[in-house]
Amino acid sequence: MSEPKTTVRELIREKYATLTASEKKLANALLENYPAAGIASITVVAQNADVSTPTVARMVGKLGFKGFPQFHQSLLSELQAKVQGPTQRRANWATEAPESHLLNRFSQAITRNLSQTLSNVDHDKFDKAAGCLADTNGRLYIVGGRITRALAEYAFTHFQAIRERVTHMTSSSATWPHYVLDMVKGDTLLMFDIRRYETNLLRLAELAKERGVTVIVVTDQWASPIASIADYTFNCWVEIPSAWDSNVSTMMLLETLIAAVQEENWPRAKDRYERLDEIFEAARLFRKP
Amino acid sequence: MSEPKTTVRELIREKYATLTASEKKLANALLENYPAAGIASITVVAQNADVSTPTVARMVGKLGFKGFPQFHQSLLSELQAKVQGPTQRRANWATEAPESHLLNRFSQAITRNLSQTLSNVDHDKFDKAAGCLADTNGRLYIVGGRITRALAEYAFTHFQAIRERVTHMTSSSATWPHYVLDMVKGDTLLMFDIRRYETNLLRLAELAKERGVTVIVVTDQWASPIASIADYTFNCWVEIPSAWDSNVSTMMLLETLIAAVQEENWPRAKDRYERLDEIFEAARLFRKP
DNA sequence: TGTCGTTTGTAAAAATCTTTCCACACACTT
DNA sequence: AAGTGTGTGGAAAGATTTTTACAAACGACA
Repeated sequence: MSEPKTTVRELIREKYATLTASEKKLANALLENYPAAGIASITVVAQNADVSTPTVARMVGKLGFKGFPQFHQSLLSELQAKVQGPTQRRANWATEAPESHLLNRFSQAITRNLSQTLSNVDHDKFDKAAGCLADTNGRLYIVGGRITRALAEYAFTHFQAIRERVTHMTSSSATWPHYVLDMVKGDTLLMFDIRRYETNLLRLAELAKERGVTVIVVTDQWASPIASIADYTFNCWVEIPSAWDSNVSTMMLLETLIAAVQEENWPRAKDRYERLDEIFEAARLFRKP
Repeated sequence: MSEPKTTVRELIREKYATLTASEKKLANALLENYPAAGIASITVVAQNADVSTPTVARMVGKLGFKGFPQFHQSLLSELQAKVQGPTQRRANWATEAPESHLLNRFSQAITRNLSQTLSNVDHDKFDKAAGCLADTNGRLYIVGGRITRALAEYAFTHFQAIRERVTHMTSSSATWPHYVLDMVKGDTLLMFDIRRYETNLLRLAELAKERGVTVIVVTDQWASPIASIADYTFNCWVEIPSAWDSNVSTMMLLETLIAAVQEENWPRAKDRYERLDEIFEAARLFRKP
């Protein structure tokens, strides 16, 4: 089909900036459950998005439709086109972009990586590792390599929010001895080491291990040498059509670990979150409005 | 759903014998163009089948529906089920862990987020934004918020590897004026702003915009206020069963952007990668084995 | 050919959905 | 602290859709 073919979805995105607060709410509800959320009477659509009928009518107007029925009809045709369309669009992933577009090639690779990563996690070890990360009797050290420094930082930001006694070992290895000096049995060291494995990190792991520290390493599918001495190893699939490696799956694993720790420490973590929010709020008030 | 799972089509076939002449005419029209012919107002359906409205109403009653709206709804659900059909179900990449295990709950949420994010990227805008990020005539500034600082850093590490003239604006907003001072038209500002949106970032965006800088913002599904002044906005779905937001989809989008820029700048980017590797290799040799 | 039962469509009534109007609420300015 | 403007939802008015009522048309059978 060579039509200009603007879908309602595109229309919403296009005008999104010009929408008001509750219109955005509606837009999100629509996009979230598209197009189902839009195919109903205006009253129902409004209710499901938790806005008033006029808001729906107004937004539909803004999108360029003459009235709700027209909008409704438009969604309906889209739905129908989809059904009759040439061999159902591939999965959910396909955006409206052509098959060969980078977005699609990428999403495919990433999907594969996530799937591989997940099916290679031993959930028993996962739980145990989460237990170590949650244990506040010991100190938690976090360290990453050149590229994974960002992940280490992300981990630090979150772990700091949900538990005490967390240390981010900066990536400058010159400072590491200071930290190692204080490591004792019962502490945990969370390491990120993705290929182009770094010798420094291996040395660090060895030193930590000598002191009875529990070592958890998040690495790639080929496994960093650290894996052979670590207590817990997690392999993340990282290949993408590119010169470098993807860290999406690593990020997912990390977030899941954080969530697990949060759950384990719940009442305390919650308390910390709330206090943290309060402090940020207070800090914000220092600034002039 | 309490439906006995019969499609309207089957229902029609089943009762076909008991239908009167003009009802059969209607039934045929319906089956001929199913389900489209049924999805419209009763008047239109009647007209298309060349029968009267009451005939439609009567037949719908015979099929066991309480009224035309119910019949209409039923067809709609069928249509929708067809669209989402096999797609949704297959996304079950469970590990061996039980359904309810955090790993699985998480993977499901994240899958959803990725899918939503992808289907809401406008690939045209994506390409254009990538173009800006690749343009080395202007300088590229990168900045993140409290949580997204890690992403900004990740972005910086990679962009620095594939192009010149990249600046990471540290998250301490006190230093921002220095950077803003040097911003000129043609520069690009890549911002990350996930909810708990930060006023600082908005101000920064405004200042940058005043200077003619192209602003690209990566935000969440609810859209940071920056979105309304930014040149390019990308919405990432971030909700997970947790007290905080996931950045997996954000990471994916970021990586895809990086890959796009890399592709655009290919020969040069490749060269930089190689030289960078050499330098790292050389640095490694300084250390004793 | 007339009567009866059934089927069918017209048209009016009822129900529902959509739009419009207006007042209130909130934020931002003076 | 009052004023202005925008955004929002309640509720009535307007439009459309659905249902119902009823009478004309048709065909079967006596």
